[in-house]
Amino acid sequence: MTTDNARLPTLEDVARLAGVSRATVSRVINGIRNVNPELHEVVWNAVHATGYVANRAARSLVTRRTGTIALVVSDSESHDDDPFMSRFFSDPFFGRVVGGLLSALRPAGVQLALQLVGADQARARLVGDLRQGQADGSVVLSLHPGDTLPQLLADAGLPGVVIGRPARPVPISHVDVANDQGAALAADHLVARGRRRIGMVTGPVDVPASVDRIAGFNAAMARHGQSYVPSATGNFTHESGERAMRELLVDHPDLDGVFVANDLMAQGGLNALQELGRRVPADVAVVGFDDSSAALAARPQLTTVRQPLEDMAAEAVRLLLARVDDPTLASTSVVFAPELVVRASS
Amino acid sequence: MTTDNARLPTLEDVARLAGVSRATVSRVINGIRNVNPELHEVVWNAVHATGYVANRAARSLVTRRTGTIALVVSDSESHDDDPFMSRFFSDPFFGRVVGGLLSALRPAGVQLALQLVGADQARARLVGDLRQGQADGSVVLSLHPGDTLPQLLADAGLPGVVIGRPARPVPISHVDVANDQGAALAADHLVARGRRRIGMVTGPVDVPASVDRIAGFNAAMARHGQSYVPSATGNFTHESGERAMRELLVDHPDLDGVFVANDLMAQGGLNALQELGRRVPADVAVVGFDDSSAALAARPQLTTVRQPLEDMAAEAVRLLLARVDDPTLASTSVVFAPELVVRASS
DNA sequence: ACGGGTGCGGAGAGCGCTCTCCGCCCGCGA
DNA sequence: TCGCGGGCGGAGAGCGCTCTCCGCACCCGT
Repeated sequence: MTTDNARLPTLEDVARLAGVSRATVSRVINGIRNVNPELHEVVWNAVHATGYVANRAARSLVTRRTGTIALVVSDSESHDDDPFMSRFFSDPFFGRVVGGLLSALRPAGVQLALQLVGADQARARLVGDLRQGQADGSVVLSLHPGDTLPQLLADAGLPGVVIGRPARPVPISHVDVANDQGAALAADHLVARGRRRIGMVTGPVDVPASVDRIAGFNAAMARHGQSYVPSATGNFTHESGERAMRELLVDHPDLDGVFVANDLMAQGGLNALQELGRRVPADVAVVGFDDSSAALAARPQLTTVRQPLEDMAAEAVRLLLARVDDPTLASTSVVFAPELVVRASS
Repeated sequence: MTTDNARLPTLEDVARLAGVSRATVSRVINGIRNVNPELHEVVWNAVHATGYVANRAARSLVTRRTGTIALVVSDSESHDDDPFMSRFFSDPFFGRVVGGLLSALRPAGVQLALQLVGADQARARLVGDLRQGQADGSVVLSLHPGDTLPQLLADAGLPGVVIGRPARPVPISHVDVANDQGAALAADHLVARGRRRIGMVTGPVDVPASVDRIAGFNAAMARHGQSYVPSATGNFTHESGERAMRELLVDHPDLDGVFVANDLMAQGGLNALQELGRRVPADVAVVGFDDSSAALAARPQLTTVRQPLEDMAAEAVRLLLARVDDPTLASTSVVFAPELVVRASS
């Protein structure tokens, strides 16, 4: 029933059928150099007749290219059975990045391989594997602040693009959104809505994206004359947002506006506000960040700062592929502009 | 700065340093056959001294194994810029499957490659690529009912496991949850809660998982003496759930219990119920399906039928790797038992 | 003491492709 | 007519690995 044992056609087979040499078939397939148009057609016919598909391994062996790039999800700890991982994968953030990468990779005919890496030991091994033909380059999604991976990649001279600004400056390309500007957008909006006692639910205080949002928000609020911004800290999950919002309102019951550093937490925060008897936006206006599916699922729907993750992922691919094509290219970074999306929560 | 141009160490280099032949180094590295313990150590020392990492392409070329399996997301249409795709990737469903696959793949040292496939033409090409060393096998996530991919894989004799029952029986392994039993669990629960006028928000009427849930629910309700179940159809998204729930309650204002075929739609349904002035669960009890993160994010938190997606994905990997190891293995299918998780919505 | 089995390391033939080098043929200029 | 350059196809050498085959050394039984 299966044709498993039937050896797959090789270049040799195609060449024999077409009555030419392997080299010529290879030239036709790869579009290298001019080949006599008649031969060209004869070869293509033979290719189709045999159902020939080039063997990736053989090709990679000589070209030293894999036609694959890796999406490396780098976390600080081992996550065998770590619930955090499944939480992260369920986060719309991950899905949007994957979608953006795939859509940009597809036209280039490049594969995407998923790599999870925890312990530092694994990080070193990963770099070894990467050099030795796992992938032509990697997109790094780093989940913890002091991650050594970007530096390791840079040191090894491997093409790589980090999504989000690395905690410490590293000579590696990255794409990011202007988190500080985004947070400022939220601040300006809340103030424009007439809110005067504004607080914030932050993300982890060591993650760059989170740090930038905090800084941007505080700076903007200072410009508006509110130098102290009450805040509570979450970890970007729904539950932590609910908890943090409750804390914040217990300590500062008079708040009439809250910026929450991502939509998932904002959604949780909405639940807390409702349980505390606050109407949104009448009593308290809420602004989230990301413009993820959670913003639309929430009630009221969230006003939020849109982060163009799909575009950022696509740009990461562009930078990466350019670097793969020309390894001498210097690392570049692209920072996207955030955008305020006004909905019912403010 | 980079060591790019420095040729990476090969087996030959290690062999020379260790004073043995390539074959011996290969044997040590792959743990094949006994090798004199002293030599064994000498070789490992040489491996570490050189920082040797085996070249994947070269190894694949001869072993005809890639150490990679593909996660194929198969949809009916081309999805360049298709918003549906990004919606799908954002769905916790996708994340949970990926997480489950990775956690099972990691101990086996196998890579995961992501493949999106739309048009039928692309499907044929994919099969060609797969045969020719893209991957050792594939896990198929099929998003549309009459998908030809499972059949194509079976015909080509390629190892593959489908997540979810294929619409038409195909000689290929699959893992699934007993959707009908799960729906029955929901029905029994609603009845046990004293609900007497029970409706359903279904998924698309052609998707197997959805069909099974409908059939299971209707059968169970019939056993409880309610032979007609009012229903409205959604497409598994949040918005469609909201819309369907509204339709359902407009047509049948007296319903006091609704089973919604997945959590995302149930969450949307909750919003609709609230806007219609129904209290949940006092006026209307709601039961979802999946036990995804949406169930916990919803207010009230959703009673739902748990689908052990991570375990299913892990089982898919197990079946697949077994099949890769022994291609003569017949296809097997595993159906998981669903579980009712009672929360506040019922 | 001798034949044969066993265990372990080396030699070398590929796996299927790309790409450099070479040689052929044709056309052009002198 | 002959020489020469350019364009196009073929030959063949690898890429780095695995694995079969072979030979050697050693141990057993008779």
